[in-house]
Amino acid sequence: MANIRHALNTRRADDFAAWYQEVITAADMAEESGVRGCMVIKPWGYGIWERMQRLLDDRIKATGHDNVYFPLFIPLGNFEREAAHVDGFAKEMAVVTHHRLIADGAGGLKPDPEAKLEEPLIVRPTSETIFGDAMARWIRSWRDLPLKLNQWANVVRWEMRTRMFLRTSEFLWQEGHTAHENEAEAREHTMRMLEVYRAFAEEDLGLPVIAGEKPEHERFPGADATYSIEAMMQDGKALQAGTSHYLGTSFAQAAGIKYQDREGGEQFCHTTSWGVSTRMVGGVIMTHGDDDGLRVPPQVAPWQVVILPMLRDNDGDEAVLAYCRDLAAKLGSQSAFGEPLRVNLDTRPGKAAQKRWDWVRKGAPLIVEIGGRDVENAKISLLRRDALWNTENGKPAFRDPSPDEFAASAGAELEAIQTALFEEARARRDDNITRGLTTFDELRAFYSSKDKYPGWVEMAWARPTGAALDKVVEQLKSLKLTMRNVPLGDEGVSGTCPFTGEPAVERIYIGRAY
RNA sequence: CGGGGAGUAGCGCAGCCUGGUAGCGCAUCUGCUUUGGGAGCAGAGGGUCGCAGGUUCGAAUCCUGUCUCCCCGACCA
Repeated sequence: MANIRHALNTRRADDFAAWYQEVITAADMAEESGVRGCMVIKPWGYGIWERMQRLLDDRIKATGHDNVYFPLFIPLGNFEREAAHVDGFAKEMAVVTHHRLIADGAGGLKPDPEAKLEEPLIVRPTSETIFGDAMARWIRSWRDLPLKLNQWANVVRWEMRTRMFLRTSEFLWQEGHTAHENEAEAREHTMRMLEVYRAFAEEDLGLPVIAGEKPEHERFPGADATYSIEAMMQDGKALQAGTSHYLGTSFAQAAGIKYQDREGGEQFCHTTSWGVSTRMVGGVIMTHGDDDGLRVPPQVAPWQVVILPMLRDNDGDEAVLAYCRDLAAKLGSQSAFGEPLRVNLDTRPGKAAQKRWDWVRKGAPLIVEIGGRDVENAKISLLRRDALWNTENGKPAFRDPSPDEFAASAGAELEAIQTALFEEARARRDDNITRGLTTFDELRAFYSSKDKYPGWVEMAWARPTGAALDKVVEQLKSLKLTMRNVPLGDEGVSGTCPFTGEPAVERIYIGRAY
């Protein structure tokens, strides 16, 4: 194993949190904004988010939803109606109280006391209540059901501790809201959207996830059941990457979402909601990033192939550029994942070697360098970002196919990279799930024996509720552990619950979490 | 929100204790050299030292307040 000179200063193994920060800076994805917990998402980071939006939006449309847009501001009175919901969110709310500024007498501005709002507006932390309000107006009879809506929006939650992409005060997301005739249909839809998220995470983002039900104490405020997809980051911590909620009739009762059934009777709708946010971008970084920066899964890479001409400021440059343009044109008629390849011919001035490392840090899947000798030999110099190094000599692992060979295989190679990233992450995830612990003492011993990257533990438990559950939560908290979820399709569990001593009824994943 | 640390050029940092004209490395720009791989030499540009007060003849430096970021904790669909 030769010494490799990596493109980042911080190694994942040395300081994972610092590494994460450095990737975001080095890949030029986002920066601090000066407002607590809010970030500026820069072109490369936003480009990845745009790809996520497109792919997920297609999946949401394909399951029969229409997009809508609801206001940023929610009247306080509207928000107050669902008690559990209020309990969950009241602590972290941005509130608008004035509508005008006046001079403060010291050269600055202040809210005009004369312009105080009669009823404060809250900035949406999520939109169940305002959707509920509209649904109550829009739904008359069973013929209006199911009503399946989605919106792409920003939301604000006044977080105490923020991290770029993972937990920001303002974030971007989609939130789906649906209304159904009965519990069975609504529950089925909740599960269907969870499956949409699983497929999106695994197929489009290469994030292996476990889909399952959150324990009672981790439910969305106001929900009857909350399901999540949980992804394991490279430091062994869990990231809740998406949630889907069956809301029962609680929001329907609060907002008056009723319909006339087939017999002419009046019924409350059963509603669902589900969301995925820019937190997913953080998940991609912490799953696929390496010591040279980000590695973007080809499905969501703004540019899948970057071509870097090696220019010499001499007469040969035009031939090199023409050769590059020709290659870009060839690639442009190829496709991957059923879409045309996204190819960037980077003709910005500057040394090719410098630009190469920029694109390595950004994580473009395929990087092509072309110099005079490539033109002469009818070759290209190809770097595959997910297999960057020749570990024997410690140098970048260049390959040299012909332009035609490359053009013909690029689509398939991108699809192979997508698979490789997923398989790498899945193998790591599977290696870091420990089974067979049967007591709390064993659990404690396991987590105290590993100070770094202990991963998750899968245990069989009795699904306690209420005070018994609270006690388990406290026990786990003493080890800095949380319950992630109860995987779907769980059957045939035997043994005794390590927490309650009662017969176990299902499996649950336990780990440290973001 | 509690405890700790930090904020000085695009990035990373020194200077602060002991107040006296703003520094270093990388990056950037110019020139020359080099030319199949993260180049060399020379020169140059770039900073209201987070912000606001205060002490002082004089503040990056001392004091007070405040904002933002990082770590730990509490909290967290």
